[in-house]
Amino acid sequence: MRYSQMLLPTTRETPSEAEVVSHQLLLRGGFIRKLSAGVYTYLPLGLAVIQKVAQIVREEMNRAGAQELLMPMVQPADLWRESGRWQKYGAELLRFTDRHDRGFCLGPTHEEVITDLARRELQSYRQLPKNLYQIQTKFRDEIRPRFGLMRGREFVMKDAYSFDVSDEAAGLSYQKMFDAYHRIFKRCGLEFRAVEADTGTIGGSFSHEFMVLARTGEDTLVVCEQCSYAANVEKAAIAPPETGAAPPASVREMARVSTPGVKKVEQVAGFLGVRPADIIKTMIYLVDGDLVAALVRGDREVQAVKLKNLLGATEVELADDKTVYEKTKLPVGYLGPVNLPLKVVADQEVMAMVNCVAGANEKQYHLTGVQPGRDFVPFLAGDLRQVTAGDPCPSCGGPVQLTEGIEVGHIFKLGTAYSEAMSATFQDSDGSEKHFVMGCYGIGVSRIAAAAIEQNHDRHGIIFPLPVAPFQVILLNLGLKNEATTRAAEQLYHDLQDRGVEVLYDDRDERPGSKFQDADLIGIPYRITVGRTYEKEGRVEVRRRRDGNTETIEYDQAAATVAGMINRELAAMAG
RNA sequence: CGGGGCGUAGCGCAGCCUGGUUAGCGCGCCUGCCUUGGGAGCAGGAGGUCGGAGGUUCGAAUCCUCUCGCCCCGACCA
Repeated sequence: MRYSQMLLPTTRETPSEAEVVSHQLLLRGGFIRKLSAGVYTYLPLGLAVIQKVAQIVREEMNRAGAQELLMPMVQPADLWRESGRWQKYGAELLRFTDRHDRGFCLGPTHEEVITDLARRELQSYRQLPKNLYQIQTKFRDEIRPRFGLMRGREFVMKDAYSFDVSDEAAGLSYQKMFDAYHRIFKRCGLEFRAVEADTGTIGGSFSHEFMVLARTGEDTLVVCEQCSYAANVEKAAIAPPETGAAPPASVREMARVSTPGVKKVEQVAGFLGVRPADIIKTMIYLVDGDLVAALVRGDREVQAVKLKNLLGATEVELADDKTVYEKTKLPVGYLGPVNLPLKVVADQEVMAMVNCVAGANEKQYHLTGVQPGRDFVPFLAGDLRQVTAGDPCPSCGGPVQLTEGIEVGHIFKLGTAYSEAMSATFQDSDGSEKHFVMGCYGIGVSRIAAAAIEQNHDRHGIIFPLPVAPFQVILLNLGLKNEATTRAAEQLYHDLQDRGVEVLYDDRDERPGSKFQDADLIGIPYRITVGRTYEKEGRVEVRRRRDGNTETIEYDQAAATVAGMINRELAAMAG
């Protein structure tokens, strides 16, 4: 491609709307332009990156035995009513009606459509297993789109769905995807971890997220320092505390103490001369419309997703003080589990506490000597709190670390949730009718582009991993006015293309400085310069974007040498 | 949806508080000269319903009301 003919609008200044580096560089480098909040046009260079990622995904999915198809973006409401998600999915599902007043939605995911297809086309166990995937634009009416391609409302996603005869067979399909995902992200040049994850609204029993490690990540991961355990904090389990440690003699009676104006855990601890760990923190959540009290130790935090899962709820959010007061007339700030007229759920750790301090449900008063089990009995006790750095790993007991990640892939074991809801069955070898055992597997293709940049950039711009770079080589002609130099550059441009190298030929009438800056900004892995060195010595310069290493090469050798470097590097990354 | 902020030329911003010429500046863009190894220089030029609507006023980018859009912080997710 000739740069002079390409729509590649780079800018020197960073648009004020961009906060994170990937967003800034994608805008500055002329990869994307915003049309509306969370909705972007992919300019030629941006599209090239998307297509590179998509092709890697496609190759590895095919290698794993999956087949590509393409489903409609517009989906009938009836299908979603069948699965029950028309109600469940919420405002993120963009709904609309056609001229006949029939309900439709823009597909945020395709379990319904694929399950409908499967029940029509798959009748026999002989047709299984099947794994079907597509690479398509999805739409989710995100509450808050942000960070450019990291969280758009419209985005390119690969979604795959597997159908199996049994749970065991589905496990195999899952494992195949697990392995394929490792290959995909490795080939994309990403540093990532697979972590145990919450299943969210998609539902199902078991799932892994694939996380690109980056400071700007929106998810927090728990990673063990000693073993391979890794999980999303939303999910990361905490081993139950050892019980029976408290000697009975030390158990005191409950007492009411005046604590005027003292509300926060820190204040209470200071005022009463106890540790935060001796206090029971009572947090009020709105769980599917009802108020629920969640108890954790004073020095811990409630993990809302864990609470949600423990209660089997669909929606959980922290209730604000106003709501709590209006609904219960209880004194916010002085709440405690003793005689609390709300459903109480306790973290397992709370049940092991002795002689605790808790709110008295009375303004300006707390209780001391509170004994869980004696003075109150929770509706449920379980793992509720968020893991903190240094907590013991649930797998090996070693200390865990917290780190940030960008979710680029998510695989789920769905079981028969959808096939049952939508009556999708096949006939098994013994003649019996069975529901498909399903799995679903997503990859955020456009998000990978953003994640790759978050992980690979410097102050000059992007440093694309070779396999996802929009071009492999940028060829700079710095001697446009010199006929011989230009002839040589043009010839090299063709020679590289003949060898299958993807090359952007900068033939613009620009000063060298601008060309260097643009080349760095858009992150092409290899840069070849034809200019002064060619005129003096008949040599060209080859520079690697990542480390700035530069060598000069005899002009005649240049195309072959660079093509060889690229092929070797690609082969190494493909594993 | 709750909280915070911003809409002035393609991009980055000033002007607004304290209303009053023809609304400025830098970058970019166009023309010419000059220059050519890390975003040069000189000269000339184009480009604005000041997000939109209504109001106050002799007069509104500026004050008031409404509205739309966008960004940031929380709950959702590839």
